[in-house]
Amino acid sequence: MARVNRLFMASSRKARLYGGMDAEERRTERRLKLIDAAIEVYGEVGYRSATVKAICEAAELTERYFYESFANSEALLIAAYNHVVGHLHEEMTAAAAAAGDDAEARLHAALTLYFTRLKEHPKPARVFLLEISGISPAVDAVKLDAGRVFSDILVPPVLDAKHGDRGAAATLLSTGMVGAVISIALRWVSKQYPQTVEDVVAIAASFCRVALTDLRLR
Amino acid sequence: MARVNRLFMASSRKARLYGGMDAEERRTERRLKLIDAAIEVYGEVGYRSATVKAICEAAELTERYFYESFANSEALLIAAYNHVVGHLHEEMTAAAAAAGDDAEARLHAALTLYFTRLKEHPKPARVFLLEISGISPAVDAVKLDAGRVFSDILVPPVLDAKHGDRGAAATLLSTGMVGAVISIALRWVSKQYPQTVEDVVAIAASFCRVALTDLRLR
DNA sequence: GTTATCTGACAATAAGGATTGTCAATTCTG
DNA sequence: CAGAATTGACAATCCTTATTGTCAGATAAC
Repeated sequence: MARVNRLFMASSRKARLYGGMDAEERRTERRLKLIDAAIEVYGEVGYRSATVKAICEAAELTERYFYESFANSEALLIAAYNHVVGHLHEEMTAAAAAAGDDAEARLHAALTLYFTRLKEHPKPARVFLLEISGISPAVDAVKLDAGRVFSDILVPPVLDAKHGDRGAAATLLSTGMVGAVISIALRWVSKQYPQTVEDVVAIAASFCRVALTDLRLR
Repeated sequence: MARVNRLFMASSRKARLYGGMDAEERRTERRLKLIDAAIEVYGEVGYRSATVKAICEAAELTERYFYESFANSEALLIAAYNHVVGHLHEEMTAAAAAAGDDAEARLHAALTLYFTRLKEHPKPARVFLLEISGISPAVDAVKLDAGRVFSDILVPPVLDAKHGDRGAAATLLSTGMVGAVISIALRWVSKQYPQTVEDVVAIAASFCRVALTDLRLR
């Protein structure tokens, strides 16, 4: 337990260095290596067949460090998912913001970024499009939340929470929109990108437009 | 091996009867019981935690009969999926046909049937909405095919295969449409049907309309 | 250089479930 | 009824992987 060390340290003294890194830095570095390795391995063989051992080998670490950072495989899946998706969502948000105020332009920008990244990184793509379904309630919850965020980026929630009564219907619209975009993405990826990013974005956008206009009319 | 018996039979002689049933009848009956039990158990605990033993108990059969009808758990999942979805698709097709020639009316009829059944049978719903993702390439293929059928029912393929060049884009439209409908269904089911069937159908229909009109414009 | 800490390799353990095999009881055929 | 086929219960085996534990060697601090 690293905690024991703390007892001997004044509040801000650093732990012993290894490889120039403090104990906590080393730990987070290992954690990151595990997440990267997990994405790699999931991309190769899928989450279900990805063993702890295989991931550790890919990360050039031993099992011990797996359990140092994660309680179990599922925790790593969630961490990997959040890692990839969190970053992607940040970028999408930024892209949307950079596109100005026009809803249509923002939508186009966010989707373009989404599909561009998807094409650039096929393996992470697999993690967050496919591997994440139906593993466990905890994982489903994570996915659900990511979907909500995704939706809010594409079509900022003007009415979502406000119109209590209509809120539920709005949720279904968002859900449908995200489902359409993700399904399109999944197919596009698994067929190895037969269309240009532009073309796919155009198709995805038409589904988003449904949600956009329907939400306004309500 | 039941085959050995055949050697002693003239071409059409029946096998020994048990419980009034011929060997093959008994076998198919057991197969069906296993499929029903599987749907039940998947609905309770999910495919991943559904053990062969539990399914056999639910079917009131022993493991031996599991392996008589299925090579492994995955085979049973596929059979259960096809069983449920095949039936559903038949009904949807019939409903669409009964609704006449108007595309909009047919769409409405098919969707109404879909969501109605979904509400009537929560457990099968779980099997074919959720459990089926990312198990294995074989299972994914089955799902993909079901999606195609589903799409063809909702929006009959006027242009799909014909316009070779545009075919790929049409596929993405269908994919998006089915993805939207299924995502909506999934959410609706998991929130325990907060809206009326009518309302959900209306929302789902608006996504289908995108595909419908876009496919015509191409 | 000595000592405490950290690391890597790997053994040991544990657990869960699939798949196969055995055998006695049951049900049919003649 | 006698004999063969069929069934049900359940044990035995086999595998796979997660998880924990051990230990010798490497690394940094003093």
